[in-house]
Parts: sequence; structure tokens; C-alpha cells
Amino acid sequence: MLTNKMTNLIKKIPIDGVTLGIGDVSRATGVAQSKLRYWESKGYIQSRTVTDNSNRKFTYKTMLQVQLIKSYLADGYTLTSAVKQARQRDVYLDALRSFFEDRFINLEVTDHTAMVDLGQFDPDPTKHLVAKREATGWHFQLVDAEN
Amino acid sequence: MLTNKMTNLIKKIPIDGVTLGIGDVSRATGVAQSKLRYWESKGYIQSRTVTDNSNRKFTYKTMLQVQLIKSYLADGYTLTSAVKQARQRDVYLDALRSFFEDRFINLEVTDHTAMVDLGQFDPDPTKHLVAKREATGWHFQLVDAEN
DNA sequence: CGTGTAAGGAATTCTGACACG
DNA sequence: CGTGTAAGGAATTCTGACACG
Repeated sequence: MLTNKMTNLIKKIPIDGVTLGIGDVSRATGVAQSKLRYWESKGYIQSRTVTDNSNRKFTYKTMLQVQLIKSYLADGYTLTSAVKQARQRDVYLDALRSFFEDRFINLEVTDHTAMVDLGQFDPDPTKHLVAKREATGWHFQLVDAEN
Repeated sequence: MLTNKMTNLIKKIPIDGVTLGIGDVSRATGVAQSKLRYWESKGYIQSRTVTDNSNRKFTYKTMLQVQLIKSYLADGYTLTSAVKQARQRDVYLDALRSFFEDRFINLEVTDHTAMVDLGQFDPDPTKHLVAKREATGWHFQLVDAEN
């Protein structure tokens, strides 16, 4: 019950409501503010304006795009093609998010262990797939579904 | 190879380098700026100062803490105990992050499907655990490990 | 095309004080 | 204790112009 509060929280905040100022995006990605403004003026990235006449705000997703564009530029791509490549990767973010929302049923942490319940294990629907953290890292196991 | 770029990216940015201004945290969480300043003055939450004499910056993690404190307050807890509860949940974030870093080996997306490789399936180490997105949602399956 | 900079104004955030309960 | 507000100053971001290649 309490753990649901946590997973709901994590599911809720990250992509949607969070906006970042241009300084924060620049700092996090290492891309100069003037670049960000130029890229936006060309339609390569987008920003919201929260209220009238206020400063630019970028979404978390846009920040990831910026980081991607930057890394393609570093690979030697032109800006235009770096943008194209980055756009194709949007689907990755969406996929990852969808997986998270769909499958992170529960999360439990005690002093020495952590456990992620990933829900029904399709090859054997009577079981739940559970990931447990042990000293050697995360390991999967199957447990009897209790509901 | 390209997909690794993506997962590395997602693993790299989210928690570490990102800082948010007080306005962004306030907007995302719905907690007034004056509250955030007061909570900080009491040591309930923390902020960095990026350079000398600059404005407050909060980390993503702190923003989640704020959201948690808010929700405990809404449940009727006093501020002090809401903070205590929220602190105990830090371990959840760390656990989640650790799982993600440890187990999201690869992510592939094509036109109609998406696939997350979660690595070795411990009950049968000759197999890899793979999550696939289909029309009905995400489903797990086991595939032969190829390396 | 793609980026940087100096300039002056606008929007945001700062602190310390005060108010209320 | 916990929160909000008005006040004046400081830090941040804005646009449009200009420079360079």
C-alpha cells in the first residue's frame, strides 16, 4: 500500500509535469544556451511558455533529446541529421516509459534486500516474476501468485 | 550499439546532473516556493548553490522528496513526521535506480514492437529474460542466450 | 548554416522582516 | 511551529543585432 504510493509517485512525475529552465538544461547537457535557442528557432527542439511573457521551459524529454543531438554531433553528424537521428529515438523513451508503467507493479525494500514485482510471468501464468537484489546484484525468480 | 547509446544516456542523466530551479520544483509538485524555502531552512530538504551567490538548485531526487512530503502532509501527518516518512523512502529510489542500471541491458524498438532485454534469467541461466510489447501490453518470454 | 557575444530590458529568485495562529 | 506576503536588490533569461565563417 505504502509502496504503491512510491511507484505511483515515480510513475507520475518524471516525464509529465517537470519543466526545466534553459540554464538547467544547459548545465545538465553541456550545450550552450545560445545553441538551445538557435535549435529551438529552427524547430529542432521545442519549449513551452508556462505563462504569458515568461521564460522558456523545456520538458525532461526535450532535455534527453538535446543530449542525444549533442552526442550525434560529437559523432560527426551535421546538425540536421543529428536531429533526425535523435527524433527516431523518441520511440525508445516512450517504450521505456510504457514498460515501466505497465510492469512495475510493486517495489519493496527492507534493510538488506530490495524486491521488484514485475507481475505475471507469461510463460507460466501461475507465477509472478520477481527481481531481488542480493549482494551479487539483481536476480530473477518466480513466486506463486498470491492474488 | 546504437541502442546502448540510448540506455547509457537514460542511465546517465536522470538523477545525477539535473538540477531544477525553485519555480520548476514548485510548479511540478504544487508546493509553494515559500514552503520550499522554509523546509530547506529547517534542513528537511537540501539545495545546492551552483556558483557563488547564485540561486538555489534542487536535484531531481529532492523534488521527489518534496512530492512525498506533500502527500504525507495531505494524509494528516505533521511536517516533522512527514519528513521522516519521506526520508525512509529514499532507499526506494536507490533500489529502483540500481535495478535499472543493473538489468536494463538493451532496448530495441521497431515499427510495431518493443523489446527490453533484462539479461540472464537466473532460474535457467541458459536463457535471457526478455520483455516484449504487444497489442495487449508487455509480456515476458525466455530466449536462448546468444553470448 | 551554426554559433557566440554585448546590450538593455523583462521575468525570476533572493533575503530579512513582519503577520497570523 | 508553519506558512504567506510586500519590498528592494541580485541573478537569470529575453530578444534582436551583429560578427565570423
